[in-house]
Amino acid sequence: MDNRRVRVRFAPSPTGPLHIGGVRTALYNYLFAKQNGGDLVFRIEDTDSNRFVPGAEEYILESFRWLGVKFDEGVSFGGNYGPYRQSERREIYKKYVQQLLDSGKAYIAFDTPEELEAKRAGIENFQYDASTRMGMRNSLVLPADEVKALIGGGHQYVVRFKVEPGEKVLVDDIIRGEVVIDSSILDDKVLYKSADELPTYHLANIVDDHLMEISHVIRGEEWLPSAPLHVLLYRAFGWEDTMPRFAHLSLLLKPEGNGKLSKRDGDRLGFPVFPLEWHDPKSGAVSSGFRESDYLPEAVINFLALLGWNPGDDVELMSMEELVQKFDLAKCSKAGARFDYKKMVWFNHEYILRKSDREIAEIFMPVVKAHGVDASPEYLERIVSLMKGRVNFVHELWDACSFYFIAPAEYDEKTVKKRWKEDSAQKMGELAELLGSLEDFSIENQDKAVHEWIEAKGYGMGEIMNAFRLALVGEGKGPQMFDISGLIGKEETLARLERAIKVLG
RNA sequence: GGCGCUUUCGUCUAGUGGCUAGGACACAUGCCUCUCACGCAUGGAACACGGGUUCGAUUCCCGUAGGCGCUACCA
Repeated sequence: MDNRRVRVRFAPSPTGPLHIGGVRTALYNYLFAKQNGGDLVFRIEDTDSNRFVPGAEEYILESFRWLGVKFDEGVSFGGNYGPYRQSERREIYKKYVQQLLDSGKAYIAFDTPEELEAKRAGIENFQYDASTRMGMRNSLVLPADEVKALIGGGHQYVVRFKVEPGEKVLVDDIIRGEVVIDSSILDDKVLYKSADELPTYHLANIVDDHLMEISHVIRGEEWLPSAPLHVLLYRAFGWEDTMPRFAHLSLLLKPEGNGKLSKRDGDRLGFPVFPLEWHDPKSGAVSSGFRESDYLPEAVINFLALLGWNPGDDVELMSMEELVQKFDLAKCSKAGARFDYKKMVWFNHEYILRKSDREIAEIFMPVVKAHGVDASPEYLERIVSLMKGRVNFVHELWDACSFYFIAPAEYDEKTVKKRWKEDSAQKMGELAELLGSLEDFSIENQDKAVHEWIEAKGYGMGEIMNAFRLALVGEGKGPQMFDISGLIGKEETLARLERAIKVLG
């Protein structure tokens, strides 16, 4: 059974935007599938008609397209195990529920939600299980003809799983080892709901994973408590020998304080928790996304991969291909990981560095255009090569280098005080004259000419360059001076010098 | 409350029955330098606590405490 093809699935509920924890779960599934030459299935678990949110499914798909996580089959991808949307599999579930009913592994219960609520309110720690089921209204206590009559009369009912107490259930988890729990603490879970005539997660999940020949279930830790129930279900169906292997991933926690990562943390601390921007169709509220916040997908993937997993060496920057090669479920950490968004920013910086100037220039171009500047791709590329190492996000490039496009409208007061001396105007006048006389305005030639001039005159390197910088940039920042003057050109350089002399005197 | 999972620098983590407990982010300092960054170098910083087992435990076992999760006709 261990020789069968690796098939894993990512199966979200279309209840809203995809949480970043879900993205990581999908990523781990993807890495595992690719490493083993297997398949990644995209299944939609829409068995809760109340929580269905239009647009969520498309959003999830678009998120993975952006991130580069590719599915092999499933909703919108096709495949031989469909349909892949659970709401389209009603008939299949009905059949299997009946099978459980027929074999006595499940039973019909007529207790209404109100009755159950009253029980829970009245009895401390009430649980629908072996100790209480005989006192409830179900097919185990009611005579067969009465059950038939109730159903015939249109009474609503659910199907519950009959958990036999006193049994040690073993869950063999790749990450956590063997987890043993006593079936006595499990309740008779509802497998089939009356409200929308759909199965619950537990039933649909087991039936689908079996029918879709899923070999490994890699999912969040929140499912660990119900894993024993799932094992029991596989057993009840007689599918235990092809039961998937489980791996329960630790959760993503708040960067500070207690609890798991939520949208509020992102809002408060200033980082997104969703891959793409999300517009809630009901409230109209907008949640920010990594894509719109200018994160590079490679950086998000790399960062996420390392949150809760580590290859065991000191290498941190890895491409998707390298991740596929190195990934190891057994090396996933058991404890929850705080979402260290500052490190994610660092990853983004590293990926900006690693991308070619051209790629970054292409991303930067729309930002430049938005500022009303028309620059050639070549010009942008040269600026990017000079400036990209200084920023964490591409959009920050504008603030860092707007002087390449626009002459300073004003001069930073503090810098003026520090760098513009009594004789600066006179010296800048001399510099302008010198630069104006140059036929060859190349960076190298400017450098040579100006250095010779400074030396001949006995001027200080700092006083000249800093005043020059103030004139061209408007403040005390930026790359080497001739990397600025050389790029903006002779005419613009002279004009800016002239204006500084006039304004600053 | 019950049940389960979990615990190494502030954070993500590596690691071992005997090590100066390693790396990265963040932070600090220094170097570089025409400025600001980048970069480079250096530094501070951790085995939750209490019992065992052992010649020796951060490592193995048992407790305690903290953290997280589940406890729906939600997934």
